[in-house]
Amino acid sequence: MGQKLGPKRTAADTRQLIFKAASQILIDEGLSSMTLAKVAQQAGLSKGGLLYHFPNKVALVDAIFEYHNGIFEDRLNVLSQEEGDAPGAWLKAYARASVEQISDSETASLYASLFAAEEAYASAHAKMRQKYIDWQEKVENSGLDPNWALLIRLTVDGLWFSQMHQYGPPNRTQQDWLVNKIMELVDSPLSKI
Amino acid sequence: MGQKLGPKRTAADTRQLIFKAASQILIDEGLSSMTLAKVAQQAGLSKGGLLYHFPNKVALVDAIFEYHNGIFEDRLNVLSQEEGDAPGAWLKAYARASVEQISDSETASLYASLFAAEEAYASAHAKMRQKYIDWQEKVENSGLDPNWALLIRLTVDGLWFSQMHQYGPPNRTQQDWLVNKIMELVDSPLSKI
DNA sequence: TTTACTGTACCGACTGGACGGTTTAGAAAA
DNA sequence: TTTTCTAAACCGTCCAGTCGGTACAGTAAA
Repeated sequence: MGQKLGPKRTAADTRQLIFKAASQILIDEGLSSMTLAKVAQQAGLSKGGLLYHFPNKVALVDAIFEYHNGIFEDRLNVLSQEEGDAPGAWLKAYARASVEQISDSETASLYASLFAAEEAYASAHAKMRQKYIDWQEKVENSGLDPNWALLIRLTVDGLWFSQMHQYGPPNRTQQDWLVNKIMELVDSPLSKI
Repeated sequence: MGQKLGPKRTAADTRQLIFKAASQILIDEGLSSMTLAKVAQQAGLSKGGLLYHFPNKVALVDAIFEYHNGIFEDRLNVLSQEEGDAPGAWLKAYARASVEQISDSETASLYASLFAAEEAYASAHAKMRQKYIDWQEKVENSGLDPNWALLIRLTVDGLWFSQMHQYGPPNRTQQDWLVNKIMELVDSPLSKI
C-alpha cells in the first residue's frame, strides 16, 4: 500500500499508442473510417483523451504524417550512411528505402491511405511536397548527371506508386530484376554522360 | 411549323453536363467538396434531378471514372495507331498519352482527386487496378524485353505520379529530356530481347 | 380533336445518421 | 491541492438519400 505509481504512461507513449492505433485503422479500413471515436477506441482511450493529445483531427493527421515520414527518413539516413559517398550513393539509398518500405503489403496499404488523405488535408500535402522537393534536390546533387538521376528517381517512384495502389505491380522476380537494374544504372556509364 | 419538340436535352447530354460539373469541382476544390448538392448546383439542376440520372453517389463516382478513363484510352488508341506496330510502339503511345494528359495542370489536379477517391470508392479502385493490369500486359507484349518494358512503364508512371501530386515534378526542360530519353530507351538495343 | 393516360425529366423539403468538437465532472499522480 | 489526464454526454453541422410532387411530351382511345 502507499505504493508510488508513476503515470500509467507518459504522454509520448500515449502518442505512440495513438499512432499505432490510427495506422492500423488506415491499413484495415482506410481514411474514411478513421474517425476520432474509432482511433480513441482502438488506442484504448476515450475521445476526450485522444483530443487531449491532439487538439483536432487536422493536428492528428499531421502528426501521423510526421510519424511515418520520420520512420522512412530514419531508414533512408541509415541506408545513406551505409552507401557512403560514391556518386549516386544517395539515390541508391532512396531506392533501397523505397522498395523496402513499399514491399510490405501493410505498409503499402497504409501509404495508400496516407496519400489519399493529402487530398483533404492541405497541410500534410504541403509537407509531403516539400519532402519531395528536398529529395529531388539530393537526387540532382547525388553525383550523377542530374537528368539521369531524375529518371532513376521517377522509376523508383513509379514502382512505389504501383505497389502502393496495386496497379499492375511487378511480381517478386520482376522487382528483383528492377532493383538490380536500377543499381546498375546508377553505376553504369550510361548515366555518366 | 408543327415542329416536334423533344425535351430540352437528352439524358445523355445531361449526364455530360454532370460530368463536366463534377470534374470542375474536383479540379477546384477536391473530392471532399464534391457533394451531391454542389454537383447539382454546378450542373444547373437540383439534387433530385441529379439523383434521377445517378441513383447514388457511388454510381456517380463510378461514372466519372469511366468518363475520364474513356478520354485517356481514346487518346491512347489514337496515338497507338500513329505509332504503328514496331517493337515498343504501344509503350511509346502510353508514354505520350500519359505525358500529354498530366502536363496540363487542371488535368493533373483532376486526377489527383480521382486517385484519392479510390480510397473511399472500392469499385472505382477495382476498375483502375484492372486497367493497369491490362496495360501491364500490353507492356509485356509490346515487343521489347518485358523487364525493360516494365522499367520504362514505371518511369512513365513515376512521372505521372510526380506531376499529379506535384511531388518535386520535373520542369519543362527536364520533362522534355525525359520524354526523349524514354523514346530512345524504347528504341535502343538495350531494351530489345 | 378532345380527353385520358403514360413515361421521362426534374424539383426541393425533409430525415436520419455520422462525425468533429465542446463541456463538464472527476480520477489520479505530483 | 494543483496539474495532468480521462470519460462520457452532448451539440451543431453536414450530407446522402427519400419522397411526394410538377411539367411536359408523346400516345391513343373516344
